[in-house]
Amino acid sequence: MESTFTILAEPNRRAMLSLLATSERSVGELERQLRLPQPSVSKHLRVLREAGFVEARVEAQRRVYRLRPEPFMELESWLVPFRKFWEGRVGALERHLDHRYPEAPSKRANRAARTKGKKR
Amino acid sequence: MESTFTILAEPNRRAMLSLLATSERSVGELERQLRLPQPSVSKHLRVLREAGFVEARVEAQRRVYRLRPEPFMELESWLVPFRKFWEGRVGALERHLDHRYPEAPSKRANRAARTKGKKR
DNA sequence: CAGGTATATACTCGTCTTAGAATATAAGTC
DNA sequence: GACTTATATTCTAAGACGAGTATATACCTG
Repeated sequence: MESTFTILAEPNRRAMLSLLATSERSVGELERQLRLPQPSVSKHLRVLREAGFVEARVEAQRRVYRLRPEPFMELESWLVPFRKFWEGRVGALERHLDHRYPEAPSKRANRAARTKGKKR
Repeated sequence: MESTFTILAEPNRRAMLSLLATSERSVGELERQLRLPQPSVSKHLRVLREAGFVEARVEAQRRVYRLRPEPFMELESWLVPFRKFWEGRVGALERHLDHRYPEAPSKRANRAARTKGKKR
């Protein structure tokens, strides 16, 4: 049993989930929209299916995949204990993204000196 | 630049974050509470630091680490488009447990898929 | 049943990642 | 300055994972 985060670590899987968030889709639709080889799509879907992220409905030769809510709820639960750290800090995300995506990751905490006199 | 989810895919890193959600901690404290070798702790902290999950305060020879909110907000944002799938689905988990979803009808492909650590 | 479509699986290979051990850097103490 | 504590870095080997290719299975149509 792999963790929710392990599953989501794969970019193509996240892309598939995002597509499925819009509407359910067959394997072939995912294949075309993501421009991935079909075996890759099937393999990623298998991982997602076994982790409970998606389920498939059989329709003739097609398998139509749709999201299932449970892993997302699990993710949401995991996030709860951390929520207090950003509540009341609106705008922090934008600043963060500005720091991360353009240019080099500057060190925004350069106060190496100023060791507090904590004698012991 | 690694994705938020890649960072969180590592169980020890999640454990460290959970500990830090309680309060800030030095490397040595994390080392002892997680029972990990010190180089592992430092390396995971480096990953977390470079991804913006934590920042360190220098205190004598110690580095005291604490959480930063931005990556968590990013995670929260990612989750938003999926939220509609579980909102209004009170009891989705319970219904899921009662009522089995039909699986893909491959009757012979059902043999111990996903056993870890075989082959090779 | 033949042929086509749709999806799944098997296998190999290259890459990425982690643990582990050894070592390096830095700061505090005597 | 020598020693100790605290943390970081380097190197290597092993294992996990995804892409790619080939093939298998399932269903539909004529």
